[in-house]
Amino acid sequence: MLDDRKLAVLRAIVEDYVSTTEPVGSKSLVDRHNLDVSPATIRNDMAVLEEQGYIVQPHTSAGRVPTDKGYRLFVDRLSGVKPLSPAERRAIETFLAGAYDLDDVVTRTVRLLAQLTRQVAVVQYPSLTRSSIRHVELVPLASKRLLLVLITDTGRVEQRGVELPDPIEEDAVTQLRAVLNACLDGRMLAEVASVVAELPQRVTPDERPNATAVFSVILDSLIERHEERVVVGGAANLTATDFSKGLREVLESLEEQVVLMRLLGETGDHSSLTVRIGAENPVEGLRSTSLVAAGYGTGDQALARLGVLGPTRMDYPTAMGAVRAVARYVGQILAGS
Amino acid sequence: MLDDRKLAVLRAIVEDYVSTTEPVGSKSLVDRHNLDVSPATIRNDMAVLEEQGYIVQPHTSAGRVPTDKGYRLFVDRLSGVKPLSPAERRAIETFLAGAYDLDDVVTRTVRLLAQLTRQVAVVQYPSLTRSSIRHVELVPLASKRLLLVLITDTGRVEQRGVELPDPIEEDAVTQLRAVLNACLDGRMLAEVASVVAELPQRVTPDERPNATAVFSVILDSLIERHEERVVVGGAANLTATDFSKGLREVLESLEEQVVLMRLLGETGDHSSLTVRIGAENPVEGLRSTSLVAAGYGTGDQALARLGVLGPTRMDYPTAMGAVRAVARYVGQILAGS
DNA sequence: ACTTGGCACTCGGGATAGTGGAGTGCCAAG
DNA sequence: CTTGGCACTCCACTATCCCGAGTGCCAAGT
Repeated sequence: MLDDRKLAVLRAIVEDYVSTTEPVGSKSLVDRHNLDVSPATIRNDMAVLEEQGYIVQPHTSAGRVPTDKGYRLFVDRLSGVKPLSPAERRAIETFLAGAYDLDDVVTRTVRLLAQLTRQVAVVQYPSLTRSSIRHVELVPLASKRLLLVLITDTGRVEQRGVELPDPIEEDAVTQLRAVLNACLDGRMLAEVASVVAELPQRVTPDERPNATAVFSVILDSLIERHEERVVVGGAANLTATDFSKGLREVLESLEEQVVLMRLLGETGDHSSLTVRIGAENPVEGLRSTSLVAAGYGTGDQALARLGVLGPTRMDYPTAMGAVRAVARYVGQILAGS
Repeated sequence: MLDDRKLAVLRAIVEDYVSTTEPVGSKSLVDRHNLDVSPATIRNDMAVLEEQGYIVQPHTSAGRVPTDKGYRLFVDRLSGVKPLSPAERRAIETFLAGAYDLDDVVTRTVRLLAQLTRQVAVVQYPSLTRSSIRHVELVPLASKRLLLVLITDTGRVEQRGVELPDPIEEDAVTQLRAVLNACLDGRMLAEVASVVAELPQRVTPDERPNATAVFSVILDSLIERHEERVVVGGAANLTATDFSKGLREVLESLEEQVVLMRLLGETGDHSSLTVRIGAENPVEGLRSTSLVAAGYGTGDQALARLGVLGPTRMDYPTAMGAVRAVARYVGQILAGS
């Protein structure tokens, strides 16, 4: 269908367009890349590529521009992942090593990715479900209010207020805390649900209403609110691209947690690199952007995802390299702490 | 210096310019506002206003545009604070009442402000120093690592990792936790510093190195890292204004926590409304924006600040009304929880 | 001393050509 | 299948024009 040279032409078009931002013509193609054929030949190839939908020309008698389909082919078959330079690797390592906190790791990661790729970076907080509970803390705030704090082994702290049906005594709190810690300490969050279901029997009947309230909040924060936070950085990089009118749309999408979750969440399997190009995107307002994402986590289990978002005309090999490298380092950092 | 009518003219210029975004001329002024004088008279007034630096004309033979100084005068003497409509008040109330969490309060507030004013909203987390400690928790993460969690009465949870010089036993942790809670529970964060200074004497000598490490982290999170987080929302609203090239600068500034702290922090006294116009701004990249901010908190003490950021050409009365109202409601919510 | 109408002047910006050049498609020959 | 040649197509850029909104100034009116 597409002979080798046509593929090379497509690759060249993508590369040139990405670096110049201008439609690329047959003439400039032949001298920038050393294809040893004439422009006329290239034109024939381009005509075919256009017919197949890999490229288009914005106006008659202008150069060609890759379509989403073109980028897709480029990513799938024509380009690899460009490894980072040693200097960049070192920079990543030292920058991330300085973090002392889960929050800090995430914050630094997002900055790092944004700077490295000059695009928008998105980083999802490590999912709760994969980690285990290190500690449960109950703090009385008022006679009918508690603060529940869950601490996980990834260093994450989840806090929720609990409204109680009845007033609670100081030692009832202590008792409840003891029960919780006895049953939940060290448990994987995934199994917590079943454990919690049996808990009511462990407390005295008159404490049961209060205890149940606490338990349901625990379940809540693990399941219903299992939707994790996504942090965005480098939004300023959007201005370098002329989204012109779409910019507003994009910025709006980036402020919606739900949208971001959908964006990252629906990327199938973890660990490997996912590239979502233009209209392949599930989110309405981001149809003119591409996402390069990867899962990260301790060990081989992906805890969450991170990636960069940019115009469809982005430098995929470099972005993929950066995302993959950062994902690995973050995984290491998390595992080591 | 400036007669009554000249002030009226300035006010009219500001109002018209804010609503139309176009330089305003003498003719359009007289019929939009019912000044019962002729355009020529207005021109004379405008000449004076321009001479004094309150307005400028972008090009010869164009209308006038207010300068920073003009806006300043407008805010100080020519306009009040426009109260919100009852409908808006209700909306604020119900929207904020749904929050169940400090995080949630802040998140909702930022969205609320952004939507209400159609500008960028900035909300600072309630400062630690003004509140008191509700609970201190120590969780062993590894033999030489602890997680320190401070819970305040505003429901805020502050977490820090602690690296210990020596390995620590489980019961040493328990002991330390007991000491900490005994001494710190209920203390204002402001007084914690002095209390902590005396703490080392309360632990056995061989635990002292570890204890000291913990204490210094506590001090750290209260003082050195007393720089609180600022949350930004509604960045998409910036696209409505044609900052053209400055947009990048502004977006970049908004991503820098340090910058945001400086922006909000240096506004003098709390509780009252602060307006910072254009070049009055301490931050380089925000010289073309204005900030309307107010302190908020429980009772009469301001815990932190919140506000909106927009082009110098913004609707100050409305923005001030929204900021003031939101600040009050947030204060109430925090006090009630 | 201010206000007002008149008037000449300025200048930005939108509309209307004109032009050059990059790029194309096609064709006929190698 | 490749290639050079050639006519054709537009886009982007510049130049020019012109309209109108707005100004400053002046002389007359109150």
